[in-house]
Amino acid sequence: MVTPACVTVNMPRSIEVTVPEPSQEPPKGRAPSIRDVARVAGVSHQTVSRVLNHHPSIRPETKQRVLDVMAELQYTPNRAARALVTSRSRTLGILSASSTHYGPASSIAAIESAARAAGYWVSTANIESSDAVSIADGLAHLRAQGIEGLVVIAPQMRVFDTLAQLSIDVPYVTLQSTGRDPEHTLSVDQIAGARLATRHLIERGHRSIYHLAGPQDWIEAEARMRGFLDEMGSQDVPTTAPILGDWTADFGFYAGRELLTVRDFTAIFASNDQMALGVMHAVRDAGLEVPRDVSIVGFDDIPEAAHFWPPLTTVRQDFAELGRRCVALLLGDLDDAAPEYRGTIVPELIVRDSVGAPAF
Amino acid sequence: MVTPACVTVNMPRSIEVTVPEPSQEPPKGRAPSIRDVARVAGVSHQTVSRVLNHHPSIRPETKQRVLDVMAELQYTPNRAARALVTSRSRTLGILSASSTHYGPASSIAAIESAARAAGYWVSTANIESSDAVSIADGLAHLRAQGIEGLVVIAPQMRVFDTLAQLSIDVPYVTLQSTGRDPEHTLSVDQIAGARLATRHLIERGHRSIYHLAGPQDWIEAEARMRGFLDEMGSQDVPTTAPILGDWTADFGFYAGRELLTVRDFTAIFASNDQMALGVMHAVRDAGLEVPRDVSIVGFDDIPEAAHFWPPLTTVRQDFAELGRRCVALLLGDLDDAAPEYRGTIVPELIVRDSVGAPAF
DNA sequence: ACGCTCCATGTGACCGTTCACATCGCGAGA
DNA sequence: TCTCGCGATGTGAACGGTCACATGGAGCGT
Repeated sequence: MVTPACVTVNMPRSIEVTVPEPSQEPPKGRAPSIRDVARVAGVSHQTVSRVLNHHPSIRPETKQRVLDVMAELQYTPNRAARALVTSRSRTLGILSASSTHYGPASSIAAIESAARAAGYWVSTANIESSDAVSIADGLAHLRAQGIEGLVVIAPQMRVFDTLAQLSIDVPYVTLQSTGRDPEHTLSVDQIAGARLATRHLIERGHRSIYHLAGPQDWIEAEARMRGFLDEMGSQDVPTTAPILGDWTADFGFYAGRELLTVRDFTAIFASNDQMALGVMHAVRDAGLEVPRDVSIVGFDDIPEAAHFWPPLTTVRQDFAELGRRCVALLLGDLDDAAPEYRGTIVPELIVRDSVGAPAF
Repeated sequence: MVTPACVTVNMPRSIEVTVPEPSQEPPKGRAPSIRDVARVAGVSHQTVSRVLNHHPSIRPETKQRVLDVMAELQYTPNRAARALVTSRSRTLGILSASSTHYGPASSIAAIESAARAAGYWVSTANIESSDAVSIADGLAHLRAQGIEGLVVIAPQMRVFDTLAQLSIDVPYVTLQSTGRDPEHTLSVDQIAGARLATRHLIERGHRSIYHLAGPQDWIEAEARMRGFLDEMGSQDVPTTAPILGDWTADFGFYAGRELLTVRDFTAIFASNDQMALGVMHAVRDAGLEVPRDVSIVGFDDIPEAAHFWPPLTTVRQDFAELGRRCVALLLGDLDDAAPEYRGTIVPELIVRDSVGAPAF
């Protein structure tokens, strides 16, 4: 009989590692330190430190001996001690809103992975709302941690402004900024993506296209809206005012339902896949069909989008790549790295089945 | 003209805080320390430390003076120094697989939030695959951080076993364990949830029900499968072997397509919403309809599920609550806290439109 | 053969906290 | 009045690393 799945807590038997006490000099209750290793290896603590830091001038033989003792004693460097003296925490902070969404979550995972590969730790702080207090709180939390770099995945204007006021004293990256500092800019061209989506609709013959945008405050939302308007303008298609949403499928649904009471459009470009999903739901609820009656394009290409009904035409963003470049930028690897890293991440249009010719 | 949305890096003008130098004794280049505060406030460093730690026997007047100086100097305690001497990092580690999924991401966010409220930091390590090496790597990374508690959101048997071998020396919680340690167990009854879903299908008249399970190794998958089999058995419905999937919508799609070539069933219970989505896609691709021809139930209730076509009947899990209880357990708050915390989190059946009467 | 440089290593101080213990009044019980 | 206890504060030593500097040979040009 299998017991129910559950959460289990295991308490350690004791805080100190119960080393099998292999040879001499058991560490006196505490975890072994650099000096314990030194004593056993018959060298000075400094030599051990040098081994730890890959100092060039250490005899291979000595190095090996120290390494062996380290293994034997199960020595682990004390990060706090190191951080104290070097005043470097080797920790990156992530300030993130909506970390449960696919995009941010993907970027976070990529950031963590890249940071770890570079020997850095990652500490997160989620902000529930984007008011100044939440932001300041989250930031203070990370700051108290002594972070060396900050990634802000809460791409709202307000956050950006608050950040500026708070006079951050560490290098930081915001995923989607207003581009105020072109010198340190690595473009992720949301505008191009939105134009791609819009052009696709126009090319298929649509002339009455609504844009379901993200929240007013969000930089991504603004950029996608901009791309939409730009493309519509350059193709001389009359535009209607975008509808400001909140990224959720729920909103897409209600907005779609509202829109359909008038039905003066043939296509909708939603600023993310969730809202697109909601719209499609509303369309079907109204007894209509996608793409026969209404064409729809999303943004992000979440993994589920390929299985929506119909499979959603959308714009793919490489969130993971974004995360990786973030870290690269923060750690300054870019200064002498391949220049293409500084180039633009170009979103890609993924054509599926949610766009057709206009019904009228 | 709005510039393109982009990633911006801001470099601090200088590492040290450029304090406006309000009164006396500018900190000599470094960030102000406890002794700087002490000097300006005219007390000993120890008194400052006591203020920091809310020691009871400090004269209110003295305390206030110290507090004022702290504010004036923009003093921030040095976490590394504190961690060094107390050998407490006040950091919780999260070892997580599939952190881009809705469930884990929600739990992580809740954990972070609860931890922060308790004055703890959270550090994450994602493991890409669940092989022993990845796990050991991730764990070593967190361990090197000096974490005081560990949450494992990679509920695979293998991870659990590897963990056991690695002889963790900190308290840890695994979200979904095998329940080997009933003493410290807080049930999240996946089995009950799966039974709920299965019973719902049976009550609607279904007798040929397939179960699209998660990966073999996953504890959640196992529990849900167990619940499915238990319920089927207790209702005397003949069972077929569950199909082992990988949680993705893609898998659901292909499995569904495969299954439909025979079509000896009227309902499918998928172990998560993504797979359910994939199955629904396959059903429609075969020219059939949900729930007219095939009924489907999912698991998790991701926010999008309400807008699938048709809206998905599923089992809701309170991921956030799970995260909160995790932290509560880890921090030991539970020992004297309200007992209902130790109770079971009961999943809830959310009935929507993906289940109907069987077609034959 | 002498001094110079460089390699391999050792010595002691220091990073910013907390901890253990000492000190100094002051009010209360004898 | 004396001492005991405790409240409020100070003193110096850890904690476990790294840094700056010192030391003692080996190699080498002159």
